[in-house]
Amino acid sequence: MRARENGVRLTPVRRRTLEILLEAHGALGAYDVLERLSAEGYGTQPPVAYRALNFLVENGFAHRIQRLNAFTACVHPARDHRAAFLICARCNSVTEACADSFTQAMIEAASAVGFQLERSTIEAVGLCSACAGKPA
Amino acid sequence: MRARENGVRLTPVRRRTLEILLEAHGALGAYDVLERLSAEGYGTQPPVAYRALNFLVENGFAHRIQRLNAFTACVHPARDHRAAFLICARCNSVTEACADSFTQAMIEAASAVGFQLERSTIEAVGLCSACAGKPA
DNA sequence: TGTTGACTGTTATGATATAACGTTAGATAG
DNA sequence: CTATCTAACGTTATATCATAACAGTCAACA
Repeated sequence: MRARENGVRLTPVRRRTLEILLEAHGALGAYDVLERLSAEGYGTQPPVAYRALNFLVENGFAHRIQRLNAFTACVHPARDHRAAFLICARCNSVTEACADSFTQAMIEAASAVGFQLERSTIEAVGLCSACAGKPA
Repeated sequence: MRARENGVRLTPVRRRTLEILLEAHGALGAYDVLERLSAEGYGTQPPVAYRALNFLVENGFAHRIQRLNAFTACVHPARDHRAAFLICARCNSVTEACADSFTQAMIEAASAVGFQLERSTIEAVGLCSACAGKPA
């Protein structure tokens, strides 16, 4: 496991936090996660949730969705990858897509203006297939 | 002017807010803007800044940078365009680049999973040319 | 078995953002 | 010109998101 390599562990709170994200269909706010954790006997204060979530993000188990101030489990936890998120403007559901093809184009475009790209997040807003079918 | 078309005006606060963004080299937080506005005799409370900033964003004069919880003047206010932001991890400077080429690729990739793309924001983190030269 | 470092939990606070309400002022129909 | 309408403004109050700092726990290991 990736976590172990750095002398770092997937502890109960962290594991449970990941499960909570996986059970949710869509992204969860840190305080939503905290509510569930504290109901199950873990700590009750914000840092408990933020620490677990940050751990998951740093170790590739989850992503942070800036636009929603929320977190979502990663669908490809094993591979190192560039992700793109499709956020439904109506129902806030989040679909993770693989963005390797266009991030390569971005890296080249960035280096044209002298910018060394490290990480990139693509967050796109639109309508998911479910909501696109419904009337406004 | 675009704003006029919708029965809506570029009032003094709004104009001044835009100037403040233009004068800043890089993105400003809403409270930074508010500080300047209130020092100049405009309102002193957060909604004053948020309303002006939201107006500018909705009318294409500025962009919101989610990752920084900040706002920046748009470099192509006239044209309808897709923007990509290159954010320096060291100095937080923001470079706006045109992303029309890869957003087209994104729109196609999204529609492959049934997603109708409306708007998209690309926020990439890396090192700007100035910081890339310096030692860590 | 004493030290170390990762982890957990807490208190307290900071930073970001919006709801709701009353007032002001420019546009326009009568 | 004046009544009315609505965009915009400013305020109070509060909601929401996030982190600093510190004390205690526990497993690993010299």
